[in-house]
Amino acid sequence: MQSQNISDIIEKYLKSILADAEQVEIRRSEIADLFNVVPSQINYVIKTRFTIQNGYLVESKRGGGGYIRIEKVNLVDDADVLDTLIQVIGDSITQRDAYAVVQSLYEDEVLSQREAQLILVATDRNTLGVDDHDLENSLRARIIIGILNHLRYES
Amino acid sequence: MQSQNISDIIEKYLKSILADAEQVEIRRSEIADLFNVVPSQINYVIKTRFTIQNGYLVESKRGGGGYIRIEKVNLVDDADVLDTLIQVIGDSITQRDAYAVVQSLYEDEVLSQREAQLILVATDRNTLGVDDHDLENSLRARIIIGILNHLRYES
DNA sequence: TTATCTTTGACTAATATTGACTATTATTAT
DNA sequence: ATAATAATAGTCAATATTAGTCAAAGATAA
Repeated sequence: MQSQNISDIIEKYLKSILADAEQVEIRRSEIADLFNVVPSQINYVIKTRFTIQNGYLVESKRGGGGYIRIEKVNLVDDADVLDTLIQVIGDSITQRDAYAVVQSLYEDEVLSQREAQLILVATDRNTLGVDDHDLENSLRARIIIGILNHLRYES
Repeated sequence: MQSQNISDIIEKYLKSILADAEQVEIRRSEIADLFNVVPSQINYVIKTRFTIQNGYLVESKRGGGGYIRIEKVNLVDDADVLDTLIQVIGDSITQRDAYAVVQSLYEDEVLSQREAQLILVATDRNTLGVDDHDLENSLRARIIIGILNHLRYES
């Protein structure tokens, strides 16, 4: 019922490969051809759906034999990744990125589904209800980081 | 014969779909065209007739392939208790009172200990980190009410 | 009459798609 | 070795495609 846009479809395609493999390595133009889009759309998909907030690391190389490699990482196992995440969030995070972070924590079984939902509600734009977007994003960052630090102590 | 304004008709149309399906996903402009109204009237119908109080959840996405999804949810048994709490909290609550509310929900087994902790972290003065106490208290109220509203139904 | 509900549309916001231009790396020719 | 060329990927801004907000105007009910 969902996934009407091509970016979502490409996202699903890549994630279906990652469901069975540690990482996926693509040639940008091949995927672009496969889905009949311009090559830069692959960058768009990666930039919006395979960020560190989503729990993915991306490496690439240009030139002959170039590639884009996407790797799924675990946020909890790797303390460095958690630190990186907190650093990336900094003092501001959008609702979209927050969703990605919470989703990742759920996938890594750090949070139950109910806990994840509660955090998303707590950081939802409409819940916070502030006009100023900068304030909204900074509040969201504080809440998410507060919770991440709490989770760290807990374990 | 009841008044059959176009908003009522659109409402019935959507609810007739929801009678057979868990959720309905629409393209705003399509429904608007179907009933010959401006697109924003769909927002009006949703805002007035598909609220969480009535047991509906609404999600949407803009841009290419955008949609509005309406889902019917089951209200939990103690929804009325939560409603009362929501009334009492109003638009402002101190950290101390929030603690009491969360504590009592934990004692009533509405929340697990871990969930309770997460909520307290999210609404902690230091987490929110705003100077203005009125703003702090109103943010805390919004967060807790958002969560209480979420707890009113099962997902 | 007056208060509330409905309808409308101009303006805003979010997300997706595209393509021109740039940057990097590998390969080939000199 | 070095320079030229080919083969990649990256960036960014313009445009397209959705949905959201808000307030004014109109309709209806109390």
